[in-house]
Amino acid sequence: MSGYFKIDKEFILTKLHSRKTRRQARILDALQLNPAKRVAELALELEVSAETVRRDLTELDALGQLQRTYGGAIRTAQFEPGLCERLKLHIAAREKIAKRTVELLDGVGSLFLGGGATTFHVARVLSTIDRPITVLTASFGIATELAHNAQIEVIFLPGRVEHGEGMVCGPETLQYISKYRTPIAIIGASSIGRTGVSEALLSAAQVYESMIASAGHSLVVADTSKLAKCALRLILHWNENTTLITDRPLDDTTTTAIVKSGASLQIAS
Amino acid sequence: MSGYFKIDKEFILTKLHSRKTRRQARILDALQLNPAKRVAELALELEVSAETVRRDLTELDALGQLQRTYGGAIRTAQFEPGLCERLKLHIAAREKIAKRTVELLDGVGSLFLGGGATTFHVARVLSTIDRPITVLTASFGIATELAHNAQIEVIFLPGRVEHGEGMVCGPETLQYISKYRTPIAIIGASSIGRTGVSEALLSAAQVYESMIASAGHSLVVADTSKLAKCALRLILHWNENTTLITDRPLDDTTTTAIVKSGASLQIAS
DNA sequence: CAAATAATGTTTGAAGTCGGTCAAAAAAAT
DNA sequence: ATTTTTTTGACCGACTTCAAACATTATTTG
Repeated sequence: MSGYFKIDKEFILTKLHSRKTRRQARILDALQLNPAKRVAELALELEVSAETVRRDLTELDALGQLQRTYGGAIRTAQFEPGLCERLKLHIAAREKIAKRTVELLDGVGSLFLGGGATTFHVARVLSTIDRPITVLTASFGIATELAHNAQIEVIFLPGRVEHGEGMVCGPETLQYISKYRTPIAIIGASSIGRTGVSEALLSAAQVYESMIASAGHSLVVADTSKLAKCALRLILHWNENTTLITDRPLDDTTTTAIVKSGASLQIAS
Repeated sequence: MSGYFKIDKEFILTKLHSRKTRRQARILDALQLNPAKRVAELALELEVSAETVRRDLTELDALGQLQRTYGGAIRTAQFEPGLCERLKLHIAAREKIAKRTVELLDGVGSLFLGGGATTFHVARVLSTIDRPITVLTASFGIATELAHNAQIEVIFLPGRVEHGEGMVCGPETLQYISKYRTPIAIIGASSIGRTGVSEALLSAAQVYESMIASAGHSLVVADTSKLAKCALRLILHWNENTTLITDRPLDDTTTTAIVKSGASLQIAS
């Protein structure tokens, strides 16, 4: 009978108005304005003991709301939280692939660049290029990375922002892509197999598919951990306008299938 | 005579190939992948003493390449470096303005949101809203901030990425904006005066101007530090479809001019 | 090659942080 | 109002970081 009121009261008082919650909110606010805060500093500003601050930081760190450091805390990238973690995997392999990919861009004046961790590494290598080039992308992270280089003209695609992915997608994006033609599209994928390339996230898959359709040639970048997995949607059948750039030789069956389809294969050493 | 060679040699050897320089580059690389690194951690990875790492961090911090923390260093935001600094100014005033602005959005289902520090504060307040709303924006920072809330549909505009501003602009952006109609546009500006609102960056000015043209009513958010300055391009004459939201009463001349034009004025308390 | 200079490592004492425990205070429940 | 629970503050020992001085090694210059 009083269940309703009990829950309500508990929720309102405990979760929204308690000193602790408000203080933790203030800590997060402070971290929005400063990239890093020290425990002592926060204790002074919030007028609580250092121990309390430390406890708050431990909790907020566990919730992923900030990242604890020795002596304080830093804000976690509010930007594509998932990508940050994925970027730490297979670094060596992906950097090799990225370098090889950029080497293949000799003479290319414009290209589509898809999303994902491997293409982000490509963007990082590409951002060191020393000639003018135009890049079309749907990813915030990639656009930001490339914008550091004044020689690169970055065209950002319109669309609905995909929550948590840091990219745009949807019908506007697809329609906009179809208006452009570039010699090259660089695409990363969730999985590669004998048939082609597939992607786990449907909305992203549609974007990549459109990019491939609007480009003369597709460079698929994928480390060998992507092999033999199977993702939701097939976005590309191997064909003569495709090049797969990977870090290690594939198994014979897959290699044969790819070569027979007319696609080319590059192993980044 | 040997001047050329001396400089060249010095540059090549000292600046590019010296142990120190390479090590510092590795530190920055490590910081690209981890938001924070500890001194001890780096010393281990780089196989040098903690003191050397500390000296490197001090130098790189002085160069603004990273930010030193107690026990280590964090990477500086590669994202809109200018905005990060501007966000620290006039915080209290801007937050008041932002809260008042969001209060005015009762019943509004969609809106344009411009760029700049004050509108970024509006985005932060708006991201706590508890009902569905559609926001169209050209700013990476604002899109990212709003994307945290699953109830907000964020539509990102296409365009050329403006280097260093974290936003898109250019003809594609303008054309795209003209295709939409929203009841409200929220705009921040470089300066406000008796005639209207002006903006210092031409490419941004054009975007804001288009947003205003596509919206039924414009909310101009600006703290009083923006008063009496004069910026490059006038983007809005005061009229009956405009509301200025600021933090303190303006001088009589300006107030009279604004009220006489039919625009309304809100002072956030 | 030798001297000069710059970079790096080591040591040491002072200061800061951490985590645990326990007591006090505040808030919630009965 | 009283008990129970949660939150907060204070203290302490162990550990870490820091900065400065000095020794050592690497690099550059003459």
